[in-house]
Amino acid sequence: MARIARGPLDTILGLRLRRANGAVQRHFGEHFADLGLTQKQVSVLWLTGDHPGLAQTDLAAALDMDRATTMALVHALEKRGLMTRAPALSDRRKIAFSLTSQGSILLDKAKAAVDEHEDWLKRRFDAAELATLEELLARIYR
Amino acid sequence: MARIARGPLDTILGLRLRRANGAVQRHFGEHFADLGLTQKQVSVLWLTGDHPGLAQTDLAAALDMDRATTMALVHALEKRGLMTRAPALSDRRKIAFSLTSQGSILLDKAKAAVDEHEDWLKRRFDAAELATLEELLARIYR
DNA sequence: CATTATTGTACGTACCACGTACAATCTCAG
DNA sequence: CTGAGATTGTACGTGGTACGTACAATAATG
Repeated sequence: MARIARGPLDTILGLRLRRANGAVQRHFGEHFADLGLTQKQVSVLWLTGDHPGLAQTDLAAALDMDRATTMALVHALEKRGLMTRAPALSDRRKIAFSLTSQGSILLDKAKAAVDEHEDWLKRRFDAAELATLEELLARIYR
Repeated sequence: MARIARGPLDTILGLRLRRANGAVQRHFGEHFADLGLTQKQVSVLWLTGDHPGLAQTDLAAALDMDRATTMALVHALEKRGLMTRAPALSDRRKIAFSLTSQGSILLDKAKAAVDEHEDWLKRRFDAAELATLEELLARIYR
């Protein structure tokens, strides 16, 4: 197979970002295959564990997602018995999410796996580089 | 709506990467809506323009994609009359891709739009920061 | 009290990424 | 030079993510 130079494409920052993200996603997927969780699903479980009673809109805002996308995630997790929904007392339009005990247990395992995954990712950088990278990335989405 | 703290989630580098990538993707999508091209489609057209005659495997390797994913992209572009395929002379298993004239014209427009998009992205950084960010990102996917 | 905004629901669309199985072709060891 | 294994392209399928739109129930506001 001929080796193709990417050439000018390598100067495209958006593409670098995409490739870096893709590599991390792939590793995450392999690492979490046994838990059966994706990055987004872990994020949802994590936030719900930290803030029991939150609603669709809270999740969507915290994770920069569409409301429809958010609900697709929540529904899948609910179907697996990891999350439950109950009418919110304060506002009868809202539905409060929380974890089931099964969801809490899985989240704990997931957090441990996230630590390993993050170690794999972060071992490329020293402390100063890591702080720099985090700050530069934050400028993009904030 | 209650404002939910992301808390420990903000220390997850993978999530920052994902959010940054998401923000860039969203801007790209809006910016390219009139051309009807996605980031990946532009990448494929660009590489094909630079290396006429390349094959499925070349594209997949250069863009870190699965062969099946690559072909889905190529087929869609072929159906729109932007790319053509012809049997390769050197290896009769291979199929050589190239751009149609219509594809070349669209690619030129896309390159101009990419420049604008990249300006939007890069104006967050000075030259030194940009070089740093590019280098740090490259460590992840290389 | 009437209008407007918010929240959740229920559809649909599109893109991307990967897996598997298969046939044609090439390569290389023997 | 022949047969085994590797490579290439094809044709399916699955799942996750992301967004749009239209609608009903409820809350907030004038």
